[in-house]
Amino acid sequence: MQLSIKAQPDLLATLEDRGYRVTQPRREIIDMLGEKQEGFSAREICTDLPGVGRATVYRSIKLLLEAGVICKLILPNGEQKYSLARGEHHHHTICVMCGTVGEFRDSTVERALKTIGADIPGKIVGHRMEFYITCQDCLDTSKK
Amino acid sequence: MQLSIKAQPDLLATLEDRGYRVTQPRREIIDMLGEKQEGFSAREICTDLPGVGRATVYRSIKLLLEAGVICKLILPNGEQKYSLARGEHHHHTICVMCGTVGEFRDSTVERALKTIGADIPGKIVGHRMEFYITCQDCLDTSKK
DNA sequence: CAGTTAATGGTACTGTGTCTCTGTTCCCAT
DNA sequence: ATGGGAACAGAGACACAGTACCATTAACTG
Repeated sequence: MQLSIKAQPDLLATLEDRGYRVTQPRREIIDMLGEKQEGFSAREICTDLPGVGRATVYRSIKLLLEAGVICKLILPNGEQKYSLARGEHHHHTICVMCGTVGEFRDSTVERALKTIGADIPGKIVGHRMEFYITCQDCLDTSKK
Repeated sequence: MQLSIKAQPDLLATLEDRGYRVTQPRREIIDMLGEKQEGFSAREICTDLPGVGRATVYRSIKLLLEAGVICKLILPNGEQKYSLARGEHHHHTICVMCGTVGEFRDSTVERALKTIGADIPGKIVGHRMEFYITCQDCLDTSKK
């Protein structure tokens, strides 16, 4: 089992900073996230942590979302997943075959978004952009 | 009640072209869509057309989605809505206050998307982009 | 170490979307 | 026209995600 040693202390610290308690279930959930950096769903966590109540999982996810340490992303079928957000703004690529989530930043996008924003009437409060791809691994596999 | 006379015949024709039957419930649903161009949810249609079974509504939506005459869009809270797609590729703006859906096309976006695509490993099969805004109307109202 | 208070987890509930099944409608060939 | 087969409708059961509630537990505070 691969442990990501870095993420958890930060996340826990973020919670503390916001006045939340560091509890056993929250520690477990955050540990879990460290291992599943590439995108996870609420249900997955529930099944992987049978000791933690479903309500708690959802509460924690909402908490982490509000704290901005994870971000929500949406699959073509409407399913919702989450991925760790490392502070800076980024977008996601989602492989439609294996579900792997990647992320990218691109100044071209941001510039384009800014340009578009100028043309849109009203005030932009956010945006969402996701690329659905077939990842290199899946392409390779299907070729064989 | 404002009727949009144009959309329906096209949609019905599209269904026929695809070998589907034009039935009474489908006609009702498509009529409904003509009136609600700016975005509608499955639930809305169910309540507005109590005579039509829920299953039928969902089936029809799926049908129209596959036919490409409507497109799905996702609100910040994960709620799913749909809007008429007039053939060409476009993106949406969604007002987070009143829920009104707008659409836009911008060559800058498309160019940027192409550029980004080149940098992404794997094959791009689709993308999703939505702008969350506060529309001019809502801005005006809240200023008063 | 005890008091308080947030947090937990189990259950029940809600809402959305799907599945199934039976009966109906439509279309086409005869 | 009419009869057969396929597509479709509607109702209800079902599956599932997410939320609300509430009694119990565990984490910080002094």
